[in-house]
Amino acid sequence: MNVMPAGASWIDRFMGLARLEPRVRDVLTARATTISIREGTIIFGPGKRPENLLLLLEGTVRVQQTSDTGREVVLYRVNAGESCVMTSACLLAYEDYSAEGIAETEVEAVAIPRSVFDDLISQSESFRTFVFSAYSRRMTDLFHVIEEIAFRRVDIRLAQRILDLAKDDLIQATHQQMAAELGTAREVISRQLAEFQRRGWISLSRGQIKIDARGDIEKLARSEH
Amino acid sequence: MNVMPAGASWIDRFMGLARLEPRVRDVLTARATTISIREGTIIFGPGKRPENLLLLLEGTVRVQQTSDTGREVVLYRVNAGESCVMTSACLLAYEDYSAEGIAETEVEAVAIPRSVFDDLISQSESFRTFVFSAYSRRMTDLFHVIEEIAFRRVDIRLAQRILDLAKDDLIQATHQQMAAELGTAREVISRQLAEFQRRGWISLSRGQIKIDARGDIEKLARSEH
DNA sequence: TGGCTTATGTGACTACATCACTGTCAGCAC
DNA sequence: GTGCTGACAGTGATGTAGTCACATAAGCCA
Repeated sequence: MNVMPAGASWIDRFMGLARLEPRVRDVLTARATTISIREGTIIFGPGKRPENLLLLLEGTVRVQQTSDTGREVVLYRVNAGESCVMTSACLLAYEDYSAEGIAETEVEAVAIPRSVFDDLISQSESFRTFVFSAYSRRMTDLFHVIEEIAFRRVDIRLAQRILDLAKDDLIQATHQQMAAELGTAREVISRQLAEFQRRGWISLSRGQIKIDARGDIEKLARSEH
Repeated sequence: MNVMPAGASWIDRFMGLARLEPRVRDVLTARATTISIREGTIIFGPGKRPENLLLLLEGTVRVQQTSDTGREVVLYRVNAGESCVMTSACLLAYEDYSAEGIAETEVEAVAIPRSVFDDLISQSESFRTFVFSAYSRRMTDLFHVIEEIAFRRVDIRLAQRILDLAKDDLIQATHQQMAAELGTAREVISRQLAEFQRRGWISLSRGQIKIDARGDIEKLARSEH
């Protein structure tokens, strides 16, 4: 999985870096290091500042908000081929965030130290575009989250999330975790899932959800109101 | 209001630019222009890309999201002394946004063209910090919006918003507009406001809300649950 | 003054959140 | 195996918020 063809570089896995100036490309290759992060590691969060900008090669980072009352919402996920803008925000702007980023799986990432990041930003127009695009992308994600939470019914959102999370028609998650995905309460999820099961769309068992009728779930997920 | 003491510059109105290198400061002074924007002007939005990064000197810009079903939520406001990061995002990352920015009042702003912005970003560390801090700030604002919408009761949020919007204990806004502030429905606001009035906290009349008992509203706004 | 538009009020109903439980399952100690 | 324990899931009752379909009312201006 970490074996690459001769001459290739991890840089090619990032669309936004494809047009990087050759000189800058060399700097990046030389001064950035690849790191592994164990599943469950908190990458950033209240009081936990990262030392590097991370570009994900493998795995996913879940970014979530925990309210003071203990309830949670998943804000977005950073996937392989994307950069974790919150780490750059942490690096550059000395504010603290209520949100936290957690390695949802084992993560392989390129770590770019602050000094290198600074050099790249100042020297490379295409690197700047890469970074700002990543910010824009996340802002847009957050706009969507707000719209969904404010205006969309939970059965529709749950159907969408089930489809997103299903690997091979199976989701390993408790009702509590699914509730955190949508920012709602566990009981609400339990009742909705029970209804989906009653309709024959899914099968429930302790800690997992199996999809039986993907088509029907997709139909609900696509429905308007 | 636009008269400045000799030797002073608009730059001094931006905390984040206070430590700007003198050379960069001169570039900015020379190449940026001050513009006026009429109240109600759409500064950016779906299909409306700005040509400049804006730094607000006077007035406020309201950034809001309109869903396809026609409902609205106010995401945040950009005030005097702040930069409108969405304009920089629009400049640099060619994506389009569902959110739009509207001049809520007459606005005075410094307009920085894309080319100048690019030069500043590459040449000045403190300008970079300024820009990235602005992004961070807005991300944090959005996190708060999500938390409030997902977990906070509307009576509490309404009380908070009334206090925020009140100039001189008076708000000029329809119930529909207040509903858009919180991303809820007009009827909900009507009923909540009627209840506040019944308690003697406010007086309602067509298109306006007058605060009669600020202390009581503050008490509700501060309450937990 | 009447007619128009926009703003607000209201009842009935559905959806979602909260509370306070009960029941159930898996792993572990013994 | 039996029984404990903690995490997970089911459920009814009740409160809060959103939706729908209207009825009123308030300002504008011809």
